[in-house]
Amino acid sequence: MELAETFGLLADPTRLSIVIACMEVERSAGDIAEHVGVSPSLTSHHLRLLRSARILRSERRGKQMFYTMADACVHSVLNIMIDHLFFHDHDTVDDP
Amino acid sequence: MELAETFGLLADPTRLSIVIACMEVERSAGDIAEHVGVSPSLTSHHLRLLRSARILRSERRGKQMFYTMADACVHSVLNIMIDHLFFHDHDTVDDP
DNA sequence: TAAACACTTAAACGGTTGTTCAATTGTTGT
DNA sequence: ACAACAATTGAACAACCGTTTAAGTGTTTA
Repeated sequence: MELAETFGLLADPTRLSIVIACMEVERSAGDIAEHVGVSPSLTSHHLRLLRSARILRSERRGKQMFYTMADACVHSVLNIMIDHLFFHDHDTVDDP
Repeated sequence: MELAETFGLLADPTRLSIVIACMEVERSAGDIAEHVGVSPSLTSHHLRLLRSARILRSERRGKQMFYTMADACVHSVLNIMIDHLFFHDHDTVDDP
């Protein structure tokens, strides 16, 4: 199921942070690593997955590799979700 | 990160099928199990996760337990994604 | 062409997670 | 109260996945 795989790529905290970091601004791999606070190696691993799933698009410019959002659908889905977390209920309850 | 956890719950094929099965219609746990094609036990395991994340809401009626979508946000996100898969590119390519 | 920089790749480890099977709880009917 | 039905729970196991470390590309500058 392709839909589940897409959600799976957004299910990891660091990978999700990487995607969100590329939502509005174009960023180099190094910038992303620094911004998210993880090693360049780990960043690259995640970038490869996001690239081959066509969630992010890459473009080389000099020594650097720049990444942007490639999927408008994922972009709007993230906006909806982030919106929801900010403006709606901020409660923490657990059910029996 | 709460957002990643929500995506994580939608990242498993059978669990995603369960959520989609409850999108428009209210269904009993047994119905869900049959509709998705998995054991009642496995269904219940997944339902517990979806319930405690407030993605699904449960209501007992007689011996049965009925489930419905509880999160309008997830509901619309799923609609966007499913829409996207149906009407946009249906190509299968892999990058080097 | 050699050094320096930016990024990628490969292998390996540890923890998480989906699934199954068996036993248990809760509810209705006789 | 007991049997039958519906759903849940717990333990155990295999498979997957994120992370680290070290070595490897590719590109620019001296």
